[in-house]
Amino acid sequence: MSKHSHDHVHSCVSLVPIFNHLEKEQMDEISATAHTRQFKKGEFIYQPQEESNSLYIVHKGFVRIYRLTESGKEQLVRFLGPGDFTGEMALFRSSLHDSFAEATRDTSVCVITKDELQPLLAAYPAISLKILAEFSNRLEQSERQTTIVATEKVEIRLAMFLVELLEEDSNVATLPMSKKDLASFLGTTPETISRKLGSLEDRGLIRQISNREIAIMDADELLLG
Amino acid sequence: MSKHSHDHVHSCVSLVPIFNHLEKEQMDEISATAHTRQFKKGEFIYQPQEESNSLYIVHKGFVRIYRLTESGKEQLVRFLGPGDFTGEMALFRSSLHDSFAEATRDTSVCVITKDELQPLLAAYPAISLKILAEFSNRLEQSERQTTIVATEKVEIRLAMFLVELLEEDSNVATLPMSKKDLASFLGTTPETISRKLGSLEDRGLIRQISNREIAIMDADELLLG
DNA sequence: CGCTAACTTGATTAAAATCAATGCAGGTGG
DNA sequence: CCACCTGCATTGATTTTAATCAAGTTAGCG
Repeated sequence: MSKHSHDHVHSCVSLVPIFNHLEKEQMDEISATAHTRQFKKGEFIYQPQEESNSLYIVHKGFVRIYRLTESGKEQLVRFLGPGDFTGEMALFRSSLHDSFAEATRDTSVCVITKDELQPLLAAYPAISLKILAEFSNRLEQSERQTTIVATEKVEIRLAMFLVELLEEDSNVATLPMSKKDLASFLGTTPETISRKLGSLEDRGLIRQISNREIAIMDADELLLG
Repeated sequence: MSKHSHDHVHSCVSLVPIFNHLEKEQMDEISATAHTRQFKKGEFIYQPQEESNSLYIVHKGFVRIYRLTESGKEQLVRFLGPGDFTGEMALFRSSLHDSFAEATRDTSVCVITKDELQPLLAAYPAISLKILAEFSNRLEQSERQTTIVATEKVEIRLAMFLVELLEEDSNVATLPMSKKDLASFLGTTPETISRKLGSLEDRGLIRQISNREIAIMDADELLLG
């Protein structure tokens, strides 16, 4: 308790899955190196071409990660909430960012630079193992996302996304982002999202409660197409 | 030289990027734990639902990694040649495979089990860092692949794939897989691949030399669509 | 309260999947 | 070594899917 009162950085680091369950000594060492930065809605944590040398952990707020394709279209790659992190690519090989990280509302972020983290990784193998586990998850998820976009029709992609959003004991999915971003994430257009939701509602599979809330009436039927 | 003659396993491990540039002592320890397995064309290194507890490093031959979607279609996720590896997901969190790993010709593979590797990771942080770097690459590549599939038309996807295949000082791309698999990898059908290649050839941008070889006449124009 | 961006709806066009038929090549066994 | 067989590849016709273009409509925010 007394710790918390004079060290609010600690609370930031401790909510990150990567750093959970480490020994107290290690936690303190990490906390000492991490610092917090605030971003207002619309500000960028990083942009393409900037040098990439920090791990960013979302503490409060939301961050959307997107790229611009050659043809100028934007594609949402990931969407981060509290506890999620980004910038990890850069920690292990020097490179430039190739995407935008934009705060979608006022957001606070824990920052740990490459130079700060590397000694810790060398000293405490347990941290590396944690990060490896997290990477595995991310990689698997990314490959699954690729598969889905490559093989399923928009309606199925949308249905899968909605069902994944469901929380335990609830049939209401709350969209974490705008429908515009959702369209981009699913590799389609806002128009098509709008129409597909309409069609699903007509068939009684969902009900659109509000702009961001959708009740799932029949998850099984939904996933079958 | 004398090493090689009595320890062919060493040559297997040493060709993997992950394990390069480690100190001799560590290399020897890894080599001691790895063992080699042979697979004939069409045999599976692993299949979905099997427990996932080994790292597989391709030594000779080729392996295609693919999944079956709910709707029964197969999607090629990755294609491995010598030095590439798979199974890494499983090393850091227990789980079941969700994809097929099939040898596309007679193939030899180095195997290191989770139980064998974990102590090494704990003992030598440098190995974890290597693996982390490799994961970063893979993750970035996977996210880029998603972006491309989600935002670009088939013709552009195909063009990008071909151009990436080009070696230094050559304008001939050699396909590492069948066109059927290529179609699957790019999220389209063999028919469409066939037509797009025809169209690109008509426009003088490429020339189809043989089934597996394609000369790129104008890479810049190709990528513009 | 008004402005802007997000969203919706409709009409049209474009892209690619599907269906169907045939051609081709590489590997196998006689 | 040749002929066959099987899976791969091509080509054409058609249908399906979703993008694009064009107007509105709504909603949230200053």
